[in-house]
Amino acid sequence: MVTMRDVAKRAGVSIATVSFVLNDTKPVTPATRERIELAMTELGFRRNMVARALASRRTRIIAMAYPALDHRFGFSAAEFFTSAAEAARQQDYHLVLWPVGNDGGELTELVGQSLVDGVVLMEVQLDDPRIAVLQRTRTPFALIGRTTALEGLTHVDIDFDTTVEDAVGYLHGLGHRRLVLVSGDLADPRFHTYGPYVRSEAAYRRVAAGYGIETIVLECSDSTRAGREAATRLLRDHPETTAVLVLNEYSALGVMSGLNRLGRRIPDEISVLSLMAPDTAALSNPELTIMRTPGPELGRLGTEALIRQLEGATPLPPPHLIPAKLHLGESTAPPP
Amino acid sequence: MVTMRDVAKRAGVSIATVSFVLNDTKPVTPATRERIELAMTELGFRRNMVARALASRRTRIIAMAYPALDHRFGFSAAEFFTSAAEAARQQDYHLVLWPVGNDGGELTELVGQSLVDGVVLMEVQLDDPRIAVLQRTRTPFALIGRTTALEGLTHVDIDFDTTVEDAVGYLHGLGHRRLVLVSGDLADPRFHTYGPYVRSEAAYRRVAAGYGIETIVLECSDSTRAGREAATRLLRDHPETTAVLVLNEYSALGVMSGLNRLGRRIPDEISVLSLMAPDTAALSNPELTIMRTPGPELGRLGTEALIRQLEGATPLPPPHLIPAKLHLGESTAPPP
DNA sequence: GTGAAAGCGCTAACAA
DNA sequence: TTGTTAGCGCTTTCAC
Repeated sequence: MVTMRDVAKRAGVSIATVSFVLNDTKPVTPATRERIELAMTELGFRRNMVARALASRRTRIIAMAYPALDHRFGFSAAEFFTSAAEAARQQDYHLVLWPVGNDGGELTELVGQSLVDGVVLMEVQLDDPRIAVLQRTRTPFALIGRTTALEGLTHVDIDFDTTVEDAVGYLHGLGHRRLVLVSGDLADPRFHTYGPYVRSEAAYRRVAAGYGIETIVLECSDSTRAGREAATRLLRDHPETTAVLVLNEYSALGVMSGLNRLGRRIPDEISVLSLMAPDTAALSNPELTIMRTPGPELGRLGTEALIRQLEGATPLPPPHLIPAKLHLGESTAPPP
Repeated sequence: MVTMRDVAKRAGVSIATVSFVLNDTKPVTPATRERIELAMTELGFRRNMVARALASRRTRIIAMAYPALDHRFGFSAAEFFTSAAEAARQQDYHLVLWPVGNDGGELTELVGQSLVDGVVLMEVQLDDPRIAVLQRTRTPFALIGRTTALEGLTHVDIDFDTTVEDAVGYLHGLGHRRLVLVSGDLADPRFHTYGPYVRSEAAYRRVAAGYGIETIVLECSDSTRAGREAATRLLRDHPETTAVLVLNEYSALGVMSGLNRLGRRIPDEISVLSLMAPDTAALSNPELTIMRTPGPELGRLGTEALIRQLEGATPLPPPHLIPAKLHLGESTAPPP
């Protein structure tokens, strides 16, 4: 292995000088810098990140902690990850996806080993135990999602209020007055404090009340099967419904599939609108009209916010909340 | 931060002894071991992985290198990752998903930094440039997928021969004689040496010839949209087709959707069979019959093979090739 | 069975 | 502008 010592010897300088050009931490005359750089390429030097990390107490690794066992890794999550990794790379950090449990145990282990400089937390619960872990261990972190108590926490999230307002406004504008919200299954312990469901549902109740339309909410697990089953319940219990708003991407595909099976023509007889990533929307038939989850923006923003924190820079100014925007598909139309 | 030195002082032993109990590298009397363990819990000691890595020249981190920009991260990939991470954890390693480019550049950087002990390579091409990088840098690695030249490379992969035999055999057994294979887009530079397509297609030609049925192959990109478009081509150019075998999960969903749109009843008029993960199969309508990609097994096997290599253990005995097994859905039936 | 001490490759004072 | 040097926290010989 070629070390800085080798480079220094070859360039006829001290190891410290090599460090200075590598990190750009002190001025070095162009001549010596050039000699050092030449030596580095000649020798094929690659700096040892582990040694650097030990000496500087920074690894330049950011972990995106994903609760692999409790949430399936869907398209939206893939968007978060890809964009976050890209943002990190641009700032000379490595961002890796680190599967951890939802209870905080594995996260404790991870951050206790001082292997990562910071953590981007995905799928945050309203009272997430992992946040206590990060605070206790004084690990810098950023949230994609929000807890209930947000004081001082670096976070980015979907603006559910605006999103739901826009979604319902759009359907209302088309003439729909009999809507149903298909939310998550709040009885499921994994989700009963899951922000996206809780906040969207609250926003929906508020917005629906504002329009003076009846508020009907169906609960539904995050699976296609559950979505299909929800479609059955929907037609049985609320046959007069003309439009459905679905929060989960898997549920939405199931609702589409279920309505199709039951012979409802979409969008002629019933409209469906869902919060999801565009890749997913293309999977249904007809193609879904969606409120597009701002995955790329959130992944990038979250990572940038964390890195600013790591480098002691001034916090990123707002916006921290990004609304999902309407993308027209083929699943919405005026009511029959 | 609590260091081994603190623990040693508190337990009244030397730092070396602490290391011995931590790593179980030398015999220690039960009495002192107990004192040390007590001290560790009292102090809340957590070993610093970075220091350990520097001293031992092993990080116990395995990177699963994923060509994030060239391949979308789908359900099958998620299965690989989850099971691989689990297998690593059981052997006290960390496995993280590391997004890298397909050309080997970023991979060079990653392994040059001696941050990871080994690499699990996904989405391997038949002549993958990344493999040269790993060999040149003497990085231990395992492949999920196969190159053309395999001498001495640790790898696991789908047994495409058996898989295609079983798939075609199943359709043939149902009575189908007019089949079409929807393969990848070999004109796309990302895929023209992509093992799964190349091997499956070769196997298909062989098996079809064996049954004496005409060999028709449609090329199709890895997207739902492309799949839909392939369905159109299929019905236009080969209207007599009674069964379709699709290799890519996204394409398959698109083919289903496309056939649905064009008014073909599945499976009454045409059967569809695809190679994919069961989660994905549930997304289509009707639910797809699949050859289930052995993601969990491959992820686990690949990781275990790599770890054995890292620890100098004897290589894992075969099987290295796992066939996908038939999972009945609702998209296949005898021909009309 | 336990301890002393020499690194692992690098960073960052401090000195020159 | 450049060099000297003391760590970073741990592993691992080699003595005892």
